[in-house]
Amino acid sequence: MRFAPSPTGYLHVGGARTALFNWLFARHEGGTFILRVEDTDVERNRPELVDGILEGLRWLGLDWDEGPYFQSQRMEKYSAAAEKLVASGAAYLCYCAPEKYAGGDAAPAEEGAEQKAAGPRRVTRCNCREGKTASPDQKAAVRFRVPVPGTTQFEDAVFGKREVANEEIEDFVLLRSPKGPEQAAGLPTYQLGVVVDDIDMRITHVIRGADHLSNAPKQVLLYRALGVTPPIFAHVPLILGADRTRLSKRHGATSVGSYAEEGFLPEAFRNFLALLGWSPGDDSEFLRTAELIEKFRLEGVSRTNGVFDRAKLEWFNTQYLQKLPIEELAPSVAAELKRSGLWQEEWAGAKREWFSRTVDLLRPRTRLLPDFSTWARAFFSDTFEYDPQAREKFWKDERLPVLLGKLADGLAALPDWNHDACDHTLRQLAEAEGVKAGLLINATRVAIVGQAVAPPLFETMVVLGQERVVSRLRRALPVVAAR
RNA sequence: GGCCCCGUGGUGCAACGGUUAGCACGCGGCCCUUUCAAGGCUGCAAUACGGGUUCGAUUCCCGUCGGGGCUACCA
Repeated sequence: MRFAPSPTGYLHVGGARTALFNWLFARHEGGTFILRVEDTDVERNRPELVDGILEGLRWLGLDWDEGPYFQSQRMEKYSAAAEKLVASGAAYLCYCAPEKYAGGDAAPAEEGAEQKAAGPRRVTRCNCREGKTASPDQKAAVRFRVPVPGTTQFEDAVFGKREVANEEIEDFVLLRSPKGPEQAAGLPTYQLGVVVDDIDMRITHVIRGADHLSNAPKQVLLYRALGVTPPIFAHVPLILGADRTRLSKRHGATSVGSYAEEGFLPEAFRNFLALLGWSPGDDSEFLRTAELIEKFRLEGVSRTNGVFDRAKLEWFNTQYLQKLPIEELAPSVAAELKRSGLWQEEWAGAKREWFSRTVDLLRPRTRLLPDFSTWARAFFSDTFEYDPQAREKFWKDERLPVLLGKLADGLAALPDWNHDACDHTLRQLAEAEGVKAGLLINATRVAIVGQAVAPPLFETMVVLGQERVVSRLRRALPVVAAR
């Protein structure tokens, strides 16, 4: 199996899913997963983008066994194959201007009804095919001689039996015409590049986007002309935006890098992506990577284009945030805290256990990794702000300054600092003062973590420790009184 | 325009001739409760349409409509 991106953009979710399917299939079958960069188009090629693509794959946990290979470094193979095809008569030199073949899609400029009915007929073959063009011009492209009449058939693992009349297939270009006199042979096109490389790398299964479905017959023809049995093709449906058009920039985030930055967990993203266009056949949703590998079958791949649903992705992320074994989650949280400058080395050492407990306490309420350094900042830093809405909502009662002062005193006097002791102290005070415990609980929460939304109060107190809780409570008194 | 693919709730999937059409996300309600999540229970919501074939169609065939892909010396 292989994943063969071209460095003309970032790694987008569609490409990532293609890579994932190839990877899952390779791992399931015990095959080899190869990475190949298809950079034969010097015009739009942007080499600096390769690193980003590899980074995206690594983030997703898709490790490759070979490569990355670069087509730009394998040029001799393509020209050799083209030569061989010309020699055998399977391909020929074409001197025509590219525009002659293009223009099939040139919409009729006029609105004339007759013209519309007839439709523009595109050129699929030219006289060069017969070798009639005697122009000894150097600017010849190499075209494949599609055997006509005839029909090309192959089996797609997802779409089933495919058959296309060869008349429908144009004599496609294998080698572009040389750009200048110094260029001996032209650069290969995608069609030649993939086939030559897939043969050379002994690819047995080609899993790629359904936008390549119509390329498959051409490639099958090429394989046969080269005397090689074609691989098994498996075209996977496309990923669409909410408006059911192909996912693109205007749909918002489409690069996997942007999801990494937002703070999604790679395994959650992977689980989500795997279930977009593929189903294990049952109702299971939450599938760890090992299960994905175990259950992945080409038969489960859908034929219907699917919509990328961010809400469901977020659901997966919250699920993983909650269910991942703490030792698997902790490193991601640590990375987030380092990123935001809150990290302290002792949390990986002496206070390792405290860190785990705190993350564990926080995680049911987080949606994205950055929540740990923003919303939960007070758990990792003494400098934090009081959320305005929280103050507004829970610091209304004018008895609060006095009550919280007493609470601070009571907590400070506690010989043992634990959940029940804190609980008891607070409730006893509430009763003695004739107020509801909830009043104190909510106000205290805002005072010690600055947020209205936070984990249960007494567990929070335990994790923060006596000294912090008491000092934060006292620090808040003037602010509470001020409102 | 031509060639091709697809069509189950708003979204992702299941049911591959016989189910009260199932699950998940989302949305609403209830429970839990110290805030907010999570969790539990529950409700809303679909076989695009029209013809066939069949005792019986979500499922098979045809047409219509809708969406998508390709139509480059891009990949």
